[in-house]
Amino acid sequence: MGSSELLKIHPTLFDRARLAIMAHLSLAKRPVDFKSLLAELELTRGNLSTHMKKLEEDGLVQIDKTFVERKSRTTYCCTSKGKKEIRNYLVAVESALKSSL
Amino acid sequence: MGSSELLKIHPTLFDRARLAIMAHLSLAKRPVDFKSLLAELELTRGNLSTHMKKLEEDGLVQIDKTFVERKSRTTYCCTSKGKKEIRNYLVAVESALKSSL
DNA sequence: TATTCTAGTTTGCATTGCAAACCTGTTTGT
DNA sequence: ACAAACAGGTTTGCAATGCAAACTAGAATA
Repeated sequence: MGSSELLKIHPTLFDRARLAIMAHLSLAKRPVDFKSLLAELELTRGNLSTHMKKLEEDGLVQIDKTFVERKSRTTYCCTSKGKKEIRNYLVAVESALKSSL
Repeated sequence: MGSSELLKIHPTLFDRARLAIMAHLSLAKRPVDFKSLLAELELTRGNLSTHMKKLEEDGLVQIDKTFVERKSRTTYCCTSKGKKEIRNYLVAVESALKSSL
């Protein structure tokens, strides 16, 4: 009980932008590309890029780069670790805050 | 739907320690003192002090300083704004993540 | 009265987040 | 064909944040 669950939350998820990114990716049925993410979240390209890099380094997303019609196309998927950490985030926050209704 | 709710979360709550502090205070029926908070959360005194200062600046907690048996005693309460922001946090996170089970 | 203890606060540095500048290649205009 | 604009990101530089260690002030202890 209490706030000790909060300690188990992955530190990288304690950021509004990254949590929003992960929420998006964990919902998506298919890989999401840079442009779509940019459209949904209110971020600059630079920030989106660095957040994705960090999420990849932590193993929460997978980045794939291909070329489509001669243009580079980068897509992102939530890894199973990412899904696990997002579930854990929700559980931890509910457990810590739910009773304080 | 989606991550736009996350934008409404108070920025100061995007920190593990401060969220834990607020979870604690929003549950408490009476003012909580420095020492108790320190015991429950795993923080140094310095960090607890600065976090409390920031939470006060944002109007999320109220700090009261008195003397009890000649010793200084600082207690903290969650303000109504603080309770509101905590409720909002929970609602926003659930709304953004719940469907991704 | 010197030392230690309690209860915090302030400081200094290392890390983070952001926006702006940059890079690589492609399309458009002339 | 060449220059200018565009697409898709990445890197950089600076300002803000978080942390632990150092500090302060008063109270208890020896």
